[in-house]
Amino acid sequence: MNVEIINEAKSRSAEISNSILNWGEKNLRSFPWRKNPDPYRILIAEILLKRTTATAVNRIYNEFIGLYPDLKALAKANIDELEDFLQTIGYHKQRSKILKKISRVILNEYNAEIPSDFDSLIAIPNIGPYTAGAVLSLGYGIRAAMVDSNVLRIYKRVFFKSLPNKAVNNVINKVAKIILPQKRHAKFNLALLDLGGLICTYRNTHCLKCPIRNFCDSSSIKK
DNA sequence: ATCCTGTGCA
DNA sequence: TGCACAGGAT
Repeated sequence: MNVEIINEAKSRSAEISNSILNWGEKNLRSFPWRKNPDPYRILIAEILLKRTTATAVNRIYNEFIGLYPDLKALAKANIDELEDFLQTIGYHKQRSKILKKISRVILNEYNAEIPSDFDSLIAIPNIGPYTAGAVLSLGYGIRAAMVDSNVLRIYKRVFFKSLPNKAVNNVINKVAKIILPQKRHAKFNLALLDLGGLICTYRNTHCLKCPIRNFCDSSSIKK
C-alpha cells in the first residue's frame, strides 16, 4: 500500500542523509544543551523546549542544570521553587509537575538511571516517541529517529509525490527510520531539526539554500 | 482521531 | 485579541 513512498525513501536515502550530514558540518546551531550531551541533559532540554523557543530555554538552561545537576537532585526539588524558577519560560506549572513526576518515576522504578530503551522511555509519563528518540540518539548514542513537526514537514515535502492519503504520519515515521544513517545519527538528527528551523520552515521554503533540493519533490529550483 | 496546554505571533 | 501551534495523552 505504501510501497511507493518506502521505495522512494530507500532509493534516495544515501543522497539525502549524506547531504544533510554535510550541511550540518557548517550549519548546526549551537545551544548549551547540545554541549556535553548526556541522557539527563537531553531529557531536561526536550521537556523545556516543548512549545518553547530555544531563545527562552537558552536563558535558563545552564542555571537549571546548576540547580538540579542530576535526576536525584531534581527528584528532591521543591516543587514551588521549581515552578518559580520556570516562570520566565512559561508553562511553569505544568512543566514543574512533569519534571517532578518524571524524576520520581525514574528514581523509583529505574534506580535513578534514565532507561536506554525506547519502550521503557515512552512508558514514563510525558515522555513520548520524540523525546525518547532524543534521549537515545543524542544522550546514549543509540540509533533512534527524532520525528518532530519540523521533520514531519520536511519529509512530507521531500516525498510529496508519493504521499499516501491515509496514515501519513505513520508512513513518515518509517521513512525517517530508513533515511536515518547507521553512523552519526545524532549529528544527522540535529542537522535535520536545524534544516527545518532555518531552511525548510513552516511558511517559507528556502530551496535555493537547501542541501537536499535535488532530491525533493517540492523543490522550487529547477533540476 | 481528537483533545489539551497557554504561549507567541497575526 | 484570537487563533495556530506541538508533542503527548486519551
